[in-house]
Amino acid sequence: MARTQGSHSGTTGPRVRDAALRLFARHGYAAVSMRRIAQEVGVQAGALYNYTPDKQSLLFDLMRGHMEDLLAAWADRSPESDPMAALEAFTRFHIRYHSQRPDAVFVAYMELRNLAPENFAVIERLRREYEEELVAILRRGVAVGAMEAPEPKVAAMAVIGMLTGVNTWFRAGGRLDLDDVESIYWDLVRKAVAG
Amino acid sequence: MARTQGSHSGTTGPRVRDAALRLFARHGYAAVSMRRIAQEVGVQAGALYNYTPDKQSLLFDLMRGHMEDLLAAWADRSPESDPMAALEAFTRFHIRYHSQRPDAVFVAYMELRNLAPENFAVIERLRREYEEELVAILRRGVAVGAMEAPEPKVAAMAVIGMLTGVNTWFRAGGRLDLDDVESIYWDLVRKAVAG
DNA sequence: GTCTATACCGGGATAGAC
DNA sequence: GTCTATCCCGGTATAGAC
Repeated sequence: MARTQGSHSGTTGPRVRDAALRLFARHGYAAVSMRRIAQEVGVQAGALYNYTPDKQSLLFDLMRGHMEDLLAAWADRSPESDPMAALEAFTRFHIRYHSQRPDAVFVAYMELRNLAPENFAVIERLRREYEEELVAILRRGVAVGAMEAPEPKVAAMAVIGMLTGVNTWFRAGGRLDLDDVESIYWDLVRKAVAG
Repeated sequence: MARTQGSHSGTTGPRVRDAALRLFARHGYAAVSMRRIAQEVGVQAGALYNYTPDKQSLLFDLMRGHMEDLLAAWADRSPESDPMAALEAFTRFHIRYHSQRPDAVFVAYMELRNLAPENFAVIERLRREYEEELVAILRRGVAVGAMEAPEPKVAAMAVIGMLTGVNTWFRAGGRLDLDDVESIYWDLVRKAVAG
């Protein structure tokens, strides 16, 4: 039954995506060759084209998949009626979700300029959609008098920038665990938009 | 006196750096060829090697120059004795300085992974030096009871992430000018570390 | 200091056998 | 579905004339 070549149980597609994601995150899309991806997967370069029409599509599919998963994960929650509870949920969700997928996050933020224009537009729309979730929370908080943020859109960008930055320095196994980090950041966020 | 080729007043070196910076920021280091840079400058590719030993050095010199200029600009101020005044100064300085050099900032943050290891170490040290300026301010603020930040290093990373994010969305000529943005962010920072 | 020309290598992508 | 072989292009960097 042993096969030394040919299909190995139909998992090559996901393995291509995994290898591409890891290599793109580490070295950048433009610096990674199809040959290098193939080497990582253990196939010849030509075989990759059974799984993606071209290199650009490989990048785009990874980025779109990440953004759609992110939005789905956020939507898949019991919605909080209290704006302050929603803000805490968003803060902790963002830190935790992003810390669990550092490669996908990195690629999604760094490789925007390597997307073809039509692909860029799609990713941008998804990103905007996510940002608007936070803007809406802040607006509701201001409306009910629980928060003070004269410019909710600016505050949302500030908060997201702050939270996303965790991935640049946090490493598991250090003095602080993820729960600690979540709590420290929630403290900063809560106070920043306090009335 | 007209010359159609040869030296054009000794400014080719800076023009190479300017073109490289702009192109690296727009398309990424790995995606930009020496031929493309030469085209931008208006010389042949071979002529670039009168100004840089290789492409890697071109990137490294741009990044080191940016970090050194940043540190020098921050150092070149009358130091604030009051920690809260220092924090406001840092906030406004960071936003303003970075908003005036979007390309250099972008390259300095995005192309770290394309640096040779020994060059990476140099840039990382400079970046750490800058971050420590803010950490020191927060520690002093906490020490004199003007601020509350249980983890000054984490708070510093959070604040820098927040401030650096301005470059991702701010465009001059919009509803808000840079003074507005500075004030909004200063409000957020001040409250975030308030006692 | 810049040019032209080129060495040398590796890129993305495809064809056709198995 | 993967292989081998290959096409065609463009990459970095250098040599030598002017």
